[in-house]
Amino acid sequence: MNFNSLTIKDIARELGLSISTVSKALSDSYEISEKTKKLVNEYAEKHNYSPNPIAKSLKQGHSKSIGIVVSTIDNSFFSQVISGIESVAYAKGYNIMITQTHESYDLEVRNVKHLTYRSVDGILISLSAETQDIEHLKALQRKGLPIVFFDRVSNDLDTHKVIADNYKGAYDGTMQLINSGYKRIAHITSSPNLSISDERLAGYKKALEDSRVPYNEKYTKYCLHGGRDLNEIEAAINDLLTMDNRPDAIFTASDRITTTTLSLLKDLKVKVPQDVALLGFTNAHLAHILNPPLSALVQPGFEIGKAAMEMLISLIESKRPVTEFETKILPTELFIRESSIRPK
Amino acid sequence: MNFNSLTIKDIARELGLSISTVSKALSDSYEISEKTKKLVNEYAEKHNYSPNPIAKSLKQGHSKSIGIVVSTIDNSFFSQVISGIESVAYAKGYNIMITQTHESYDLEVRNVKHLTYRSVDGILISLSAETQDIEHLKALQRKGLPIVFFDRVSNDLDTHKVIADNYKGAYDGTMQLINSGYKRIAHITSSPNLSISDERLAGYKKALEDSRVPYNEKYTKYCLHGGRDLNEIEAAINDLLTMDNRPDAIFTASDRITTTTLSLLKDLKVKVPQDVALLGFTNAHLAHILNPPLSALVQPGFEIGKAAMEMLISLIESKRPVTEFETKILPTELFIRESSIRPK
DNA sequence: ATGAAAGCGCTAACAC
DNA sequence: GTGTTAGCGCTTTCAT
Repeated sequence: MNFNSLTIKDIARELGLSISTVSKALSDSYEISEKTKKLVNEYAEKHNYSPNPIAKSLKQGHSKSIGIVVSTIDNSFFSQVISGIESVAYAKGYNIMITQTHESYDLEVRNVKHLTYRSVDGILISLSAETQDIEHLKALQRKGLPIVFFDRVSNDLDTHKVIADNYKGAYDGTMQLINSGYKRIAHITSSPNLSISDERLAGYKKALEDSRVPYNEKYTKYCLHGGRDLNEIEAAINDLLTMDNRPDAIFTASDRITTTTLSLLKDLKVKVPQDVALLGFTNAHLAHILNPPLSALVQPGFEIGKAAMEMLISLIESKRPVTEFETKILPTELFIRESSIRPK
Repeated sequence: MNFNSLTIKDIARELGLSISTVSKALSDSYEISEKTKKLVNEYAEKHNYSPNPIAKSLKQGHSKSIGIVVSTIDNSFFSQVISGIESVAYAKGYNIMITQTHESYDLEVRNVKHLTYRSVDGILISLSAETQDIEHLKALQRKGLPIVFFDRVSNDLDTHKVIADNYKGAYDGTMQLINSGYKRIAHITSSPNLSISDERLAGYKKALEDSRVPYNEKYTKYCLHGGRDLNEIEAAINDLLTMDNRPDAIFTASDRITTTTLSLLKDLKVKVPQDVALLGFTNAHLAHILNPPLSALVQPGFEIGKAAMEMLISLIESKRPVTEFETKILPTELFIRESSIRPK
């Protein structure tokens, strides 16, 4: 498995030096003469030596690599977050490893475990839809593992967090529908376990309240699998479309739910926005060329990733245990397009 | 960094046993009495012991984890491939680590290196658009690292490969345009470094040839950054649209290029398919709800991932060095939609 | 300025 | 059936 078969030991033997001298020469220690350093480094260079970081981290206790846990990478929002993370990670000399939970609690536990096993220095995580208990993370934090939450966070763990302004985003989106003349606004959202679901629901409710539109509980539909399960969304839409006083607009609270809803409405020959308007959270870069162009609440994915990684590094590199934590809230952006504009 | 602070040594001390007895008990060795095993395992259980796999792999020489290198995860095709990989990896007890190159050769080298450093047992890779030299992979293979190529492969390395039937896909797609009545079919593709570009270009040419449509070199445009650079695509489209004998259809050869082309044509108020038809490779799950619905050549991403992982495992678990390699070619699927159908 | 030796957590050959 | 010991590749006291 060591695919860089040349070890420090080999070099020592070849050069007639001791292992420790070679090690020190390689790390440019002041104890070693320039001559020896040169000798060693040239030999290493020539024979393409590279240290085995596994052995190194076993000894040193850090690996300059961090782990990312997201529900799925097949989602522009998370891709953008990851790009943001990479941008600061690479600049600071960290490598990253990405894993997905597919909204499964078990996979989340497994991936977190695996990452710590592979000795990451810290973890950046957005919780899975299934996750309710985060003891697996708490235990790690207690042992000193730096963890930063982004997007889907938990109140049960005190640490740095970065989220979009989901409350205000949902408020703005709902307001746009109301201002456009819609009154019976349904809300399709992910699992109630998720912090983002709460925040978005609250923003939606507040917009209704501020507009004196009564909140109708029947208009809120949960998709426990965060949009991964087509049937759930289909059922939600069917419910909404067949109820008395059927909604004239839908406000969707997650990326996949938003685009899938449009797709399903199309299958059902329900015209958007003539029959039902649609506006929702999505970072899909195709939103503007969909039919109809889709009104979208866009989260600053790249910035969220950047901020989260910066916070993680500050935790990792902090000399003393950090006890003061911060929650960073970044603004969303609303793009108003045809799908939520009431036809004259 | 060891966030599972309890070590085998601690257990040994607590239980008044030797380190090796504990180690053996934990791995259920026949040498150890049931009584001791029970004692040790119960203690381990109770105190939440989990072995440090870093130390383990340092010793054992394998880690039951593999690395994936793709150009970008923000692409349904790669997401699907990764899901396919995961499906077999998890079933076989392997963990995976995902990295992206963003089409950069340097990042590719860096990521491959990092993965081997983190001691993966094998690598699954789709080359970056920039990559021309694959010495970094050859050296690793020589040292015994199992590598399987998928999607973007190289002839310079003899190993297992899994690709879509790009030649036939491109042939079918081009034929569809021709059968639909288009004659001046342009081709926008990625970097000529990429195997997929070659294969798709060849299929395109063959379809023209079989239909007695002369091949016009000016109709083929390369985007060196594989669609990541908007300006490149924009320039290509501008060139095509302003030339004498301007094309009446465009056949695009990569996911991002396909959707971006549609988006740019829309910006330019060029009607699809009235002014220019469009058909291309893409696994975007929104293709059918775009405006117009997009004709798409879809690759079997999940199956490609599955096959690649199976091949990688066979390499990893092979008792003797493997010298006979296989290239698996999986069929693409063509979805004919409005964007490539000539209006009456 | 250089080297010997211990140790990171674990496994495995080899005693006892 | 259990323990001793060496060693994976590297860093780091502590000698010399």
